[in-house]
Amino acid sequence: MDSILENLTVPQLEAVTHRDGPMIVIAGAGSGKTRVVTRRIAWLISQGVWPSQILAMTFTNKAAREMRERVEALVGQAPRSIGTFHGCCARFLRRDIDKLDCGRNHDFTIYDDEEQKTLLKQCIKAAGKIPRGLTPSLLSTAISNSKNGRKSLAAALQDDDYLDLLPVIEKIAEDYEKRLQECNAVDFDDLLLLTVRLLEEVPGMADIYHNRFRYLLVDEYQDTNHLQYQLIMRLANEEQNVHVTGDPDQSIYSWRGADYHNIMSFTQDFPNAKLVKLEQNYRSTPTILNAANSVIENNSRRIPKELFTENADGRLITELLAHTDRHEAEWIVRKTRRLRQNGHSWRDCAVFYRTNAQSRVLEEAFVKAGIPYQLLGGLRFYERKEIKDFLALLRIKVNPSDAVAFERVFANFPICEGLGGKALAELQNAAALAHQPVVTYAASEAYRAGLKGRSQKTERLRRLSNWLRQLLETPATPVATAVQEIERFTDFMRQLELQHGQDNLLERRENVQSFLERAQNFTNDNPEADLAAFLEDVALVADVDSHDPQADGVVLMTLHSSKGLEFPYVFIAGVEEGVLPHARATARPGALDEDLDQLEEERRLFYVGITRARRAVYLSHVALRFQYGGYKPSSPSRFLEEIPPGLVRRFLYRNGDEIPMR
DNA sequence: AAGACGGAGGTTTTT
DNA sequence: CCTCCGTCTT
Repeated sequence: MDSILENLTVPQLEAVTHRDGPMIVIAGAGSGKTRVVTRRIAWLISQGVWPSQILAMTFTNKAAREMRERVEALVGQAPRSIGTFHGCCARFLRRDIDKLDCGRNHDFTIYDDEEQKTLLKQCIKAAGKIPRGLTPSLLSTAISNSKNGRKSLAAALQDDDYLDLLPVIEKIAEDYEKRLQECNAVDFDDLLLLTVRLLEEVPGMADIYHNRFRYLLVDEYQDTNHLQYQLIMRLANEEQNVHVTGDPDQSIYSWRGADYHNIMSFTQDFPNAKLVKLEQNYRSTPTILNAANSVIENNSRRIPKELFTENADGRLITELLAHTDRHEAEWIVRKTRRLRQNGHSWRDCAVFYRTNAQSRVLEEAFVKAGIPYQLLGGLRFYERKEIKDFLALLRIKVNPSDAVAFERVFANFPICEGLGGKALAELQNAAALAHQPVVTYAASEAYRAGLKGRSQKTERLRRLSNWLRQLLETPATPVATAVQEIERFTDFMRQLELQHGQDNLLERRENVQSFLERAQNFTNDNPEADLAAFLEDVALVADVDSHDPQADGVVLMTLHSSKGLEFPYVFIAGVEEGVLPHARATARPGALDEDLDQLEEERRLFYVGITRARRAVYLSHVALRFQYGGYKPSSPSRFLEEIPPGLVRRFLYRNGDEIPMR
């Protein structure tokens, strides 16, 4: 109990010990937000609230894990319902989706973006002649906006260019929903949407959840979209113990539907809400904070907030102009080496950039200098082709209606060589006629009996059918055994070679090996769990956070990924017009309001980057940036002018020397 | 059914 | 400039 309330400032204490009724904590960067949330959960438990009555939702698995671990450390136990929005919703749906009329059952599969696009491509194809420009990604954005905003497709398609295509788009979207249902699958947005519908449409359901969860905590509230907002509103009971935490100045995901107005209007949604502002920063030097404050003040429509610190004064911010991006990278390399010589670790340095494309020059420079680095972002483990192929096997086993996974198997496994689109279509039609899931049908005795003759194609289909039968007959538990067994009988490792040749063979083998280990770890942690649970873990929970704080290396990542982290030394590369702010956020005459919103989001991104730094910030920009195959002139970002000149030392980098500029 | 060619586009991506 | 699609060819 003592430790729960130890070392807290007055506003922090106020937030931690707020018992009943709604509360919003506006927590500035580095103000100890996580500490407050975890202490509050611990405090509630210490006050006699049952852990099972607490539901805490975050955006990332990392945040959820951290929260759980810290609560456990404080009170020896933690609520089971600490998780991501999507993870919590998936759990609710596994339990209750059968009660909702939505065409799925509790064995549903979760489709990621790639699978969603695959399905959409099929819908586009089925729709026949489609005007050019109606791409899967445009459609997925429209469908996602429509679900996230709970509005019609017409309303979701802000882009007038495509409004005349509305009937076609609606038709495709309808087809997409139909196919999802046929596959017994949901997309990421559906996890939230169907949960909200569950609460709205199934009589008595809302009451059950209201009784179950008496305390609701939401992290990063500024990043919630309308659907998440509705979820929170439907989950809140008459006690209104809704506690949200966030920082509107760190809202950087509006392009994904996040609406920071949710946090701005919380006190209107809950007029008796308690408002706590955490403005004392424990992370950065006053120099860094002053710079950050000055920048963010240029945004309109803010909740006024001024971060302050009692930390000692620090170094001035370094601004550097280099000739090209190669020189910029070279300078960053030199700076990190110097810091290392002065007794810091490589991992004390982080380099942020606006776009992933910028990472390449930086990587090359670090490789050339022989300095270790960790690159974050890029392809995630479970998005690798060989892993997705293997996962497809597991998925058709768990959910034989999963047509997308089946098509993946069909297209990628050597056993299906010589069988193409036509054979697949025939199989699918026959399965539909037999009213059976395609995989069940293809693996059935009846199907094999119907295969007459000895033609090459028939032999291939027979072989495939037996192979599928074997897959379905493999015992599904324990998970690790099932996964190993499937790897063995499909000879997956060895087939890798035949499939894609020698390219990166070693890496691909390691990935599969690592996947088998993950399955083993999962089984050790959850001995009772079945394959379906493992697949859900893979789809939602098992993010490999590639940022390993143990490993020593300079950390490279986008500004977006840097949110929530901190480093002693922060470099931001490419602080230029067109890069930061990004060209897409500035250009375009007309539509002024939207442009302003986008520009302000870019500014928040810059703000997030600066406030990651504990001791020093280095901002660099170049005269010529290599882009689209040529050097293009680049000018300093307008954001640089927003930092008071007294806080900055400016240098020109030439021939390996820093030349002071006035 | 698999390889070759041409054109368009080229941010950020918690789940 | 390079990569990703979609289409066309064998």
